[in-house]
Amino acid sequence: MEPDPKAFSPGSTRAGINRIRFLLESLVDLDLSLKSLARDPYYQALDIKVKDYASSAGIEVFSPVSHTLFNPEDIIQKNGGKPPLSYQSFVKVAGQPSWASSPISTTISSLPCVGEIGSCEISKVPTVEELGYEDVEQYEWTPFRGGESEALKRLRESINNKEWVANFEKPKGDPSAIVKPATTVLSPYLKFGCLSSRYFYQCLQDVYKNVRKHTSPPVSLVGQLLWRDFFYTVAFGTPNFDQMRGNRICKQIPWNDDNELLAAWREARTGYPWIDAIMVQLRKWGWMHHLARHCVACFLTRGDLFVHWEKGRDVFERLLIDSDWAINNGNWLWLSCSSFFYQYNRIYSPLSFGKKYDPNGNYIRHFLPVLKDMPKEYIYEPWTAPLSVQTKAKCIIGRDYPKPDGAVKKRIEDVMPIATGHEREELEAELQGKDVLEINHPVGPFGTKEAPAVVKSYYDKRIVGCPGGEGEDEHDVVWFWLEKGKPHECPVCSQYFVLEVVGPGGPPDGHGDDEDHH
DNA sequence: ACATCGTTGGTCGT
DNA sequence: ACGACCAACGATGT
Ligand SMILES: Cc1cc2nc3c(=O)[nH]c(=O)nc-3n(C[C@H](O)[C@H](O)[C@H](O)COP(=O)(O)OP(=O)(O)OC[C@H]3O[C@@H](n4cnc5c(N)ncnc54)[C@H](O)[C@@H]3O)c2cc1C
Repeated sequence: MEPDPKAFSPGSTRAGINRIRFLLESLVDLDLSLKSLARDPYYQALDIKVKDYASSAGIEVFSPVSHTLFNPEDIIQKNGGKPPLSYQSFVKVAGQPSWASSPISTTISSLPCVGEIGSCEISKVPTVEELGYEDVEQYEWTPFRGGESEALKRLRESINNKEWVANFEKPKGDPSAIVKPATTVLSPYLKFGCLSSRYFYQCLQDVYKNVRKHTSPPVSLVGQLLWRDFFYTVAFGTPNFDQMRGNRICKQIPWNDDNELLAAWREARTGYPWIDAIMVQLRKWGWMHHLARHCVACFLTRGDLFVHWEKGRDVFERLLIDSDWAINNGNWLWLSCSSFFYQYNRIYSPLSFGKKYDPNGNYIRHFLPVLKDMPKEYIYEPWTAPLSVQTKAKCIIGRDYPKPDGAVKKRIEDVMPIATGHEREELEAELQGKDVLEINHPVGPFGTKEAPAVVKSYYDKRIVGCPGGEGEDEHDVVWFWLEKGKPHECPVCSQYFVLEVVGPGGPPDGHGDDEDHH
C-alpha cells in the first residue's frame, strides 16, 4: 500500500489508488460489523501463523473454500486430473453445488474469542491520506464505495428487480451506459470478499424460483458466476497461466514489445475516441463494462496494435478495482485469441462498435471532455472533421486531441506490407503457377482505406512448426503475418526464420508433396 | 474426413 | 431489430 512514485499512475507498486481506497473502505466496514459483535479485528496473517503452528504440532488444519462456488481442486479431480478447458465441460463436471439448499447467512451472532495475540499490534484501518496519498490529483474518482454493507445494498438493488435478473443476457448490455451500468458492478465486492459468490448464487436461485422463465448459462447472471469459477479452476490447474511462455494452453505468438504503442494505449491517446474513453474510465473508475474491456483488449492485441497481452493484463491488474488474477488473465487469454477463443477474424471496430450503442457519443463526451463539442458525425473519428468544425468545437485534432498518426498509425503501416499497383502485379507474376496460398489479412484498423496486406504462406493456418533445439522441444508458433525475406523471430526459442517462396509442394506434415519445401 | 458449435463481429439488406 | 452472408479457428464427436 505504500506509495510508489515510480509507478505510471498514483498508487503503490501493485495497486492503483482507486483499488487501495476501495480496500480500505471495505476494511473499515468489516471492522465496524465485527466491532458490533464485540470482537477485535481479524488478520489473515494471524490465521496463517496459527495454521503453521498447528501443522508443525501435528494438528490437522481445515481451511474451507468459500471464495468460489466450487472448490477448483474438486473439479479438477472429478475431471480426471485436468481442468476442464471449455465452459460447457466445466458446467457439466461442476453440476450443482453441494451447499445449494443449505441457506447461507450474511450475519453472524457470535465469534470465538481471539485470545492471546502476542506481539501483534491492533491499529485502526488507515485512510488513503495517512498512507501518504494526500496530494494525489485527479478530478474524478471511482464512484463505487467499498465494503460489505455497500455490496449487500447493491445486491438487493439488483435482485429486487426480478424481471431484470430473469431476463439478464450478458452480450446484450450497453457498454456505454454509465448513469446506470448494464451489469451489477458486484465484481469489486466479489474480488475483495465483501460479497460471497455463494450467497449471490443463492439469491439468484431464489429469484429464478419465483419467475415463470429465466435465462440460462452462459448468458444468465448465474452463468456469469460460473465464468468466474471456470477461470479460477483453469487458472488453478494450469502452470504459468499468467504468461505465454511455458503455458500449455496458450498459443505461442510473436507479439511485439513496442513501449510507445503500449503507452499510447495506457494513457488514452491512441486517437480513437471510443478506445481512449474506455481507457479513461479504467483510470478514473477502475471499472468498465465487460464489452468495453473487450474493445480495448482486442485493440491492444490481435485487433490493431499487436502488443503482448501480458502488457495489457498488467495495466488492467493495476487500475481495475476488481482486478482478479484468475479472471483477468483468463479474459486476456480469451481476447487475444491465445486460448479458449480463437476466431480472430471477429474484431471489434473502434468506430462502429461504440456507435451502435451510443450514436451521439455521450460516453466519449463524458470521459474525454476535450471532445464534448465535437458534432456526433465526427466524434468517433474526429480526424475526419473539417478544420472549421474542429475550430468551432474548440478541439484541433493533433493539438488538443491526438490524431492517430503517431505511434499507432506507424504500427499499422508496419504490419501492413501493402502490395498495390505495380508491386502487386510483380508479386503476382512471381507467384504464377506456384502452389502458393495467398492470404489477405485485413489487419489494419477499421476506417483506413488501404488495401489489405498480402502475405504468402504455404501454411493456410499460419502455424509454423519450429524444430526447436538447445533444450527446447519442437513447438508450434502462430504467425499472424509473414513477410518474404524478412527474419522472423520465434517467440519460444528465439531462432530466426526467413520465409522463402519455393516451388510446388505442400506443408511438411505428410499431406501432399513436400520434396521441394523449405 | 467431416459436421457441429462456441457467452458477446462487421456489413448490408429488409 | 433481425437475418443473411462473410469466413483466416479449433476442440470434439462421429
Ligand atoms: C480483458 C478483460 C479483463 C477482465 N478482468 C477482470 C478482472 O480483473 N476481474 C473481474 O472480476 N472481471 C474481469 N473481467 C470480466 C468482466 O468484464 C467483469 O467481471 C465484469 O465486467 C464485472 O462487472 P459486473 O460485476 O457488473 O458483472 P456482471 O455481468 O454483473 O457479472 C456478475 C459477476 O460474474 C463474474 N463475471 C462476469 N463476467 C465474467 C467473466 N467474463 N469472467 C469471469 N467472471 C465474470 C464477476 O465476478 C461479476 O462480478 C475482465 C474481462 C476482460 C475482457
